[in-house]
Amino acid sequence: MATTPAATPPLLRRVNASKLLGVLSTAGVMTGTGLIEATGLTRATVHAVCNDLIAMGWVVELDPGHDAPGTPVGRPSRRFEFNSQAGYVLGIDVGAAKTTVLLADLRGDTVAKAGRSFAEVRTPTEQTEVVNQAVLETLAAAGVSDQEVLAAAVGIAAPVDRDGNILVDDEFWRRFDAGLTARLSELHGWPVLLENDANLAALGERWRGQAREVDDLVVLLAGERFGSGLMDSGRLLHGSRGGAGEMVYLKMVEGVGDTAGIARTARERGAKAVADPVVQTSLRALAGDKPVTAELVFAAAASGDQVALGILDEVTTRTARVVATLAILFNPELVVIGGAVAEAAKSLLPSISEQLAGFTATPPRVAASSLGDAIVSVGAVRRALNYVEEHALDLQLRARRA
Amino acid sequence: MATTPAATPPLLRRVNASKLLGVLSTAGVMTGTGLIEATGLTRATVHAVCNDLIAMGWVVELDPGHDAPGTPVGRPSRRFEFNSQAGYVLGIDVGAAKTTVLLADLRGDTVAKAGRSFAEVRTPTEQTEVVNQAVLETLAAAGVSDQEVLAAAVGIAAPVDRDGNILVDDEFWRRFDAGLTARLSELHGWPVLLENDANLAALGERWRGQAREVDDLVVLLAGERFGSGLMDSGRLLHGSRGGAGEMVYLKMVEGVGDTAGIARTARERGAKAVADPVVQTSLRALAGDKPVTAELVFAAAASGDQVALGILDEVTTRTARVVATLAILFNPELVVIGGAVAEAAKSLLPSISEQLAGFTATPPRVAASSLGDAIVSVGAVRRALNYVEEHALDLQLRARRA
DNA sequence: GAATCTAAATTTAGAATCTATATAAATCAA
DNA sequence: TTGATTTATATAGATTCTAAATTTAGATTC
Repeated sequence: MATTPAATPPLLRRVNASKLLGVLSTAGVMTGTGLIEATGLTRATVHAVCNDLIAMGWVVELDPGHDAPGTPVGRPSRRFEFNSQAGYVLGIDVGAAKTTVLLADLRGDTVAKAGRSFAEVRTPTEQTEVVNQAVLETLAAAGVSDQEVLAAAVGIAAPVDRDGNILVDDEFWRRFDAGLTARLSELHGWPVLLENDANLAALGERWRGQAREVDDLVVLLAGERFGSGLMDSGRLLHGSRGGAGEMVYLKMVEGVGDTAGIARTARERGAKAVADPVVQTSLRALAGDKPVTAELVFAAAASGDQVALGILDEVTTRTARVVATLAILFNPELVVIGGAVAEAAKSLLPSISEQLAGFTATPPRVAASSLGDAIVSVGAVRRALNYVEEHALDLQLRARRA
Repeated sequence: MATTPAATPPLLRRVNASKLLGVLSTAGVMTGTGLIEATGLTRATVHAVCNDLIAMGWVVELDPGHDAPGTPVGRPSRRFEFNSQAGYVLGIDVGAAKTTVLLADLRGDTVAKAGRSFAEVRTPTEQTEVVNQAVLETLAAAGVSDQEVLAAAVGIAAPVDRDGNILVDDEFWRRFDAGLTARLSELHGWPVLLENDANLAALGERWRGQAREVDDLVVLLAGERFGSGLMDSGRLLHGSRGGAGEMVYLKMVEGVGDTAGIARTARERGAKAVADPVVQTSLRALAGDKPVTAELVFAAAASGDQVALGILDEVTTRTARVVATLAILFNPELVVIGGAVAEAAKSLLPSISEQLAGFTATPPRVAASSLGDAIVSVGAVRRALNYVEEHALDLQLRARRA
């Protein structure tokens, strides 16, 4: 009947241990005195908690020594360090055309990376197999066993609710294998979390991107697809069925913004240019036999092609309108634009910012992502680390450094 | 240095007392055994906590008796009840044209109500004075003293951030007195919380309106103004400067949706109708000397006036578009339409719902508010009660029933 | 009316945890 | 070697919980 268990004395230890571990996981080597200051606990408690954490494998004790660089007086301190090799996490980006897998230690530092194209993939089962190959590659490269992996997070281009379920069954989201997470978990034994790719992008940007210290954030993912991750007060928004931030149905972004849309527009304009020999464009040639990709359009624009430039101008104008709408409705402090289109949009950020000022009373800052291709997989690593931090004191470690 | 204080044994009592009080505040009379089941605590702890809460004034003990209606066997139970008269809260709606004040007990039941028009108000100071008159009226009517008031919440039609500050300084939001909360607090001694009116409407709908049990919610306030309150996973969104859900700058709602916009449109159409005697409309007469209000348009539409009906049709079409945009971006389970326009829109809900289905994969339910005029003030009461619940164990009560 | 039954209340003992204080340890400097 | 200094550890006391034993208050039975 009771929703949460009763608060008993061991809860105190849990709370204090969790807090101390949180401090250690972001700081470097710390002494007992340093932990007293950082946590507000007394010396006796700090040492008791540290002893517990060392026994569990979360913390390693270094040789005693002095902390301050000044005159070393008094008994040397015990020195504690978060054991970043106590386990590993996987961040997996399952995109439309390819997958990216990051294996990271508990500090979040990448220890191995792998990617695979989905070009040969025909069925969902094959897709899962390809993802698994990339996973195995990272584990082998770093010499990490399944027992050492504490969690994995997978990002997909579909709405995912708070419980990691895909509730929307729709043609737009049919491209991936709904059994992916169950299959990976079954094969390897580690928990696999599922999350929307744009949401993970938001986590990534806030952790290691442009949005550090930012609590109210919109990340616009403009790459293979056009979507957004929304964060209010540091919390991701999901909506009732995981659809928060999705824009597939938004009229204003119809067909433009993602790379497929750009390529299609380029093919049309290229064909039109064939009929009008006055217009000089490299897209005309491309419209024939070779497939026109968004990358080719970016390249053409970079070398001054007028038609390509016109297409990108249109893309950024539409992007600006979307940013304005999101900025008005969510009032974020910052909007980060990520994905393949981000690179091209970078030079247009000032004009987007300028347009924004006219639309809202408190326009957000606008920035381009610097995480590039890894925007989703880095966020997935962060998601997996969040899970580990939440469950740290319940997890059984198989530590390397003891 | 430490952000939160260390967890010490007294924290356990706080946690358990808070949980038990939460159970009692929503349930009716409860026995010790009932509380054991509801909280998961042991009998000894339940009684210890109850004794504490009785001493503090939050709980009253009734004569012992048997709970179950069956054969009464064994020692009679002690019976506990939340002391809903332990204090009172105020919910204050400061609108553009008037203010509504609710005085409620700790269960949230209204014990007094008052309203005042701002028609005679010229300055912000005068406005505060009028609000204060309404407050005094409720206190006098219920015979409640300032000492018994534990908190008040004020709703205004402007962005308010999480700390209750108005950060946006803009012509749209200049209508009220920025010193209102400080003044009330100074006059009466109770804490005064400030919050955006649409956000309060969302709290109100979730508490006592159409959105009970709904965690992902949008409330569209279409009355004196057009704004929305957004809730994700039961939490209100604010954005970085309190602007989340504001739509003043949204092109798609420009000038229509609020009552002032409706009145203006009506005046224009009325004037046009004067020039075209073929059109039959009561608005023509109204366009002359008397001021045309939205209420008159609603009334005219109700009696079949074609021009008025045309205006309302336009309003609902635009409303539908806004609902669709919010539904796509936030993926709520439910959209509640409240405010003066809500009544008129009620009959058009089915068609709005229908349009929505074409726009989104998982369209939300759409409902009209049943809280009427009180939508914001009821939410303000809920906001104040939330504050009281959060701070219950720190507050010094001046109980009536001891 | 006394004994018995029952469920609840209360008391007691034990465990976990914290703080505060006292004691011990390790290092440098004189 | 002794003293100063800082840190680590041990001990005592307080708070709070659980679990088990005991008491209590009313209903039922003999």
